[in-house]
Amino acid sequence: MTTSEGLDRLSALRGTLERSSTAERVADVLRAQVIAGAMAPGERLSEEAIGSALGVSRNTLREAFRLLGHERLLVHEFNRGVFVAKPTRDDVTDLYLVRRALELAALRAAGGADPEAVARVGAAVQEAEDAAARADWWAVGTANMHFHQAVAGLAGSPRTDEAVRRLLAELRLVFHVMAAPEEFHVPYVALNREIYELLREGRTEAAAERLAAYFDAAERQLVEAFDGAERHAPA
Amino acid sequence: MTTSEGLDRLSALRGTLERSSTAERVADVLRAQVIAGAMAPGERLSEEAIGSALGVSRNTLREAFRLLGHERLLVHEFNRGVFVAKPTRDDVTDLYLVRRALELAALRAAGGADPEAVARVGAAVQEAEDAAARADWWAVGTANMHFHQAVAGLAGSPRTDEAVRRLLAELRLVFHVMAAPEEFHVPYVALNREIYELLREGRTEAAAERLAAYFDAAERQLVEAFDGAERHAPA
DNA sequence: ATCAGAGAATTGTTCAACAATCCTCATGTC
DNA sequence: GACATGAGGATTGTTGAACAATTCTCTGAT
Repeated sequence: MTTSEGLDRLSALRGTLERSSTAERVADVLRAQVIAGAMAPGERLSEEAIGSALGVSRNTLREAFRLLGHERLLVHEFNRGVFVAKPTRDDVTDLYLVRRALELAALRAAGGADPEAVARVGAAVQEAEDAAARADWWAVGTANMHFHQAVAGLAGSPRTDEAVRRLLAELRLVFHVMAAPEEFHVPYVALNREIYELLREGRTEAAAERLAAYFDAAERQLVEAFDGAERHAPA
Repeated sequence: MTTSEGLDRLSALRGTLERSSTAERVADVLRAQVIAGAMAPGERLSEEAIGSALGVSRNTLREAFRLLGHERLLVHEFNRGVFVAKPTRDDVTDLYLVRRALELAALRAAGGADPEAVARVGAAVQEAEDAAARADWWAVGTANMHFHQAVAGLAGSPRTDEAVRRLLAELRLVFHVMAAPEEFHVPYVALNREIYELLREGRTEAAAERLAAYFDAAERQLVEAFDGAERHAPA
């Protein structure tokens, strides 16, 4: 059966070389910019300015805007243009409400999870610890995102994966309201390690409790940051 | 405070008159066609044919295709065109996995839910019972969708609402693999009534158990229908 | 200071064109 | 007869320009 095995190995690589449209590549660039905080929340994105800067036509750029609009990173106002999303306090509580539902369900279903999926959780924990050792706070944040993406992956559910990916991207926008967003994730690295070890021991319910505690703490911290920011600059 | 109250009332109506783009209206038309089964799963949608039929340009039509692609009703293959999504058996289990996570979480959070949200659940139950009395099976299916949308609404979460709306639209596609999709929902009308009454009595945990039982039964029924269909027409 | 309105700037949509890619089918080979 | 190989046609991907519709800005009048 060497032929079949070889084909399987090839088809596993298929995603690597999947051609993407210009609009998708433009969306990738803009997404990275928005997530990195290079564009301020609420800022308007001019079609002509960005189109000429990136060397794509308005039509193509508008397709990219639509893509990011569906990820809630940009908001499209009819006849007014597209703006970088400006998350509110309510968005934070909503994001955490959905994260709780999806990630906890994924973690609780981890009993019959693929060992590779569990390994990815461990890899993300290690990645965060390494980044913390280098004092690379941005990388710690990225690793923390990978951790939660890996937790969601325990469900083995494509739709859960995609939904959580979108939620986490949106969350990175939220972090920019914090005074020191870089350090937000640092205290949670140890907790992630703890969750992973419990998961590996098969104590999924205990792991879920720790994860729920993380959600509560992180949400409260973000909401407080919002209340502080809004007191300084009311709407 | 009459001014403030008046403004509140107006802003509640804002959604009604929100202008929509041509692409969105085109997407509405196509969505209705796909959901109603007017286009077979796997069928290719030609840009020129549909564009000229609807009297819109290719660019606008492509925007509409993108919208429906994000709802997973259409799949876009690069350089090949867009096709009506063709759900598989795995899609069914994945859809129910995510529905379980979101709808059960919403129902369990119904303790502090808005009384209006609870009332909408009751209204959907009534709608289904009325349709069943008329033997209007398609309307029963629609009412069942409204029921689950209303259950999701108990969370008071915009993101949950949107996610469930997408899942349910996708599910309507799945129903078309059944031999008699019209009658699928009928047995569940009574169960929906039971869930609603438990919810109204505040026995949310008992209601959640019934809802979980519904998911199990409906998922199994659909998976079996798939296995039967695939035996007749293997991939 | 507020309001109205003219003009500029921007978005919404269409059209036409061309490049890139895929599909079909006839042809030739084994 | 089964299968590979191209040639040609059809379809999608992307661009640029054009015009309509809407919003924004700034001036001037009250």
